[in-house]
Formats: sequence, structure tokens, C-alpha cells
Amino acid sequence: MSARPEGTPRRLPKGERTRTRILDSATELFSRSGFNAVSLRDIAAHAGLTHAGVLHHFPGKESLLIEVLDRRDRADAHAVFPGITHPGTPEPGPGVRLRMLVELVARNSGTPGLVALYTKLSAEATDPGHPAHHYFRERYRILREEVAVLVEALRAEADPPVDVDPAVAARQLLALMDGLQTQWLLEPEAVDMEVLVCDFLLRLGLDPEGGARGGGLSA
Amino acid sequence: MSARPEGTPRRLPKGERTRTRILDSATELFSRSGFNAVSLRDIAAHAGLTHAGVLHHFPGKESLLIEVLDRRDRADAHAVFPGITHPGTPEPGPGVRLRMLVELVARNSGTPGLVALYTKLSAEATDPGHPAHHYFRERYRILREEVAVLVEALRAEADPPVDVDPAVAARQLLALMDGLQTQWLLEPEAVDMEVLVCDFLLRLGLDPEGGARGGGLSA
DNA sequence: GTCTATATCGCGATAGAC
DNA sequence: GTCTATCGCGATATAGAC
Repeated sequence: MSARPEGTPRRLPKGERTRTRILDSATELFSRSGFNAVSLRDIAAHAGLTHAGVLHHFPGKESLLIEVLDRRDRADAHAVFPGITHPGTPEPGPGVRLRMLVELVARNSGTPGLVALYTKLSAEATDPGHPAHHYFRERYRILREEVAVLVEALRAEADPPVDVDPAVAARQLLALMDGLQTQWLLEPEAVDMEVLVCDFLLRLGLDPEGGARGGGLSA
Repeated sequence: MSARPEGTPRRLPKGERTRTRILDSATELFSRSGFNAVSLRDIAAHAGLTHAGVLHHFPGKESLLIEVLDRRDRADAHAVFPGITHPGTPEPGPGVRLRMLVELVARNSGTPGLVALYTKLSAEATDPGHPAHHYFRERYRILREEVAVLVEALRAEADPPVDVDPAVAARQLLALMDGLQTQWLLEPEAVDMEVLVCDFLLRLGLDPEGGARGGGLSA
């Protein structure tokens, strides 16, 4: 609405640029050394200001972490569910999307640091007063909805019809993925998240390799 | 080995008694106000010493939390798997034990504070340097083993034989329970952990109401 | 007004005196 | 075994620079 005064040649407001600079610094330091090992003063120094300056742009250290993870989350969500970030985008077929979801699980195995941050934060955010509480409620709501739609689509086109409640399966699948991440972080070598998730999907009667089938463990 | 010197009439060493006193205070305060909201100085004051005195008995605040949860954990484990705490104890039948496991899930719904502490700690403990790391690795190892044995026993006595890998099912069941706790803490009114766990068990071909059966969602 | 720095607080944790 | 310093931390309020 308000017309911009004459003397502001920069394309981005200055505050927005330092905000991004802080976020970039936080992303790099958190990914390298974890959350607890990095102080606000470290991040501030890396971004070229004092720790109080950082706290002017972000209400606290946790909020900084939330925004770092949110950026990664948006990228992942866009890969599997284009409908979330770009509502009009035509989505690939349900079979392909299920395959992408499983691949996301496998891909997470490559970034244990970020998976650990996410797992820790989702647990802390169960506190209603936590700065990330609303964010995670929304995140689960959206993911649950998308996965339920996906399951319903696969259920409908199953040759021998499968007996699955999409809402129930969505909650179970998300819970399974979260719980497996904890076990995998504790024993990375002993847990193959992709195999365990696929086994569950097959048991639902959904084939993560292509379409849908009857049910059971293997062929 | 070392013989006790003459002047020690108390039945418990003094240090052991203050240790227990500190643990009791921590249990009460953590359960009432949560982990972050309670300081070491609060606990120390409640137990009648200074915060440095507490840190003489426990290496840190997290370790204090670990021991608090460990005491509750032992009680729960003894209820469902008597074999853990009392190796010689004859266990009830597998059907009964599965039912007890499901009841434990339902019972947890009554203590959201402790469930939240446990969820948060298990996430933090994925860090190999965390004081609770070893504890949680051991905990999952034992639980996985016990659940796998339980599944195997149920599988063997199933009338129409069920196609289940006990080790796979154990990991999945524990992951599901953990993940559902997070979702339940976020939306207590929207998640019925017992129903979702039972549905999964039925899908494995295990009947949490009594024996074992073919599989599927409902009767 | 927008942004950054200084000052202060209680916190968890450590070292050393008693 | 307990206490008295002391440290750096996250967080807040407030004052100063652009």
C-alpha cells in the first residue's frame, strides 16, 4: 500500500538481509556442531553482530532453530507434496508419490544431524508454551491430510480392494516414521528405516514399488 | 572388602539418604512443573541444601532426570515383563502380556507430564555424548528383545499361522508407540493411542483381546 | 521508527575452601 | 560432603546510533 520513499535503492530491506544472514549462519553452525554446542554468541559473531542483535530479529534460540528447520521442511514437502507449497500444481500419480515418500525416508539417512535436530525439537514442542508448538501442530495436520489423501487414492485403485482407514493409516505411518528415526539415531547401523516402513506399507496392502496389492509381508 | 570402621551406626550411609531425598524432591517438582521450569536451585532448596550440593551427588541436571525416569521405568517394566527385573519369575501367558502392554499404553494417557519428559529425553539422548545415551540404547535393546519374544510366542500359537518377523514387528511396534506419544502430546483429544496400537497389532495377525487370528482391521 | 549495543538477571556447571 | 565463589550461557530491559 504505502509508496516507497525515494531514497531506498536496495531491492531487499536491510533488516530482511541481516535476518537471512543470521539464518544462514545458524544453519551452517547447527548442521556442523548441533544445537546445544552452538551459542547465540557464536552465531552472532559468524553473522557479524552481537548476540543481542540476533535476539532483536528472533525471539530466542529455539525460534532460530525452528526457522532453520522450516526452510528444509519446505524443500522436502515441495518434493513429495507439490500441492502444499504450490496449490495449483498438478501432482504426480499416487503410486509415484508413495515412492517419493519412501525415498524421502531413505534420503533422511544421509543427514543425521538435521534428523536429530528435528526429532529433538518435535519432542520439546509438545509443550503448549513452546515457540514451535503451533508450527508442529500445523505440520502434522498438513502431513496427515496429505498422507490420508494419498492412501485413499491408492486404496481406490487397488485391484483386490484393501481394508484401510486412510486417517488411521496416516497417523500410524507418520508415527512409525518418527519413532524409527529415534531408534535409527540411537543405532544407525542396526536400523533400516526404509525397509521397516515398506514392510508396514505392504502390510496395509499398499505397494511402495508401484501400485497396490492384496497384503502380507512379501510376494 | 574394606571392613567398616567402628562408629557407623546408621543402616544406610548418610550420602545414600540425601541422594534419595534429592531424587524424591526432583520427582515431585519435575512431575508438577516439568523439566525446564524447575531449576537445580529449586530442587536443592526443596531437599534442604544448595545447588552445588546436589551436583555433588549427580553429575548434572539431565542425569537427575534420567534417574527419576528410570525408577518409573523399572516399575512399568516389572508390570509387563517380570522377567526383566526378576529373571527367575514365571511370566504370564503371551496373550495376557500383550494385553498388559496395550493397557500400559492406555495407562500412560493418565500421566502426560511424565510421558512428555520421557519423549523429550529419548530424543535428546540420541546424541552419543548425552548422559542418557547408553541408558536408552539398553532400554530399547531390552524392550525389543522382550517384545520380539512375545510376538514369536503369539505367532507360534496362532491358529491360521501368521506371517510376521518378530524382530521387525518389535521395532515397528516400539516406533509406533513412541511416535503416537508425540502426536498425542500435541493433540491429546484427537489421538487414541490404544486404538491405533491395537489396529496395528490386529494387522500383524495378533489379537490384543486374547489370542491370535488371521488379520485385517476389524472382526 | 528501525536497528544495535550495554547492563543485568538467573541459570547450569566447575574449582577450591572448610 | 557441603558450601562459597566464579564462569559462560540464554534471556530481558533499556539506552543509544542510524
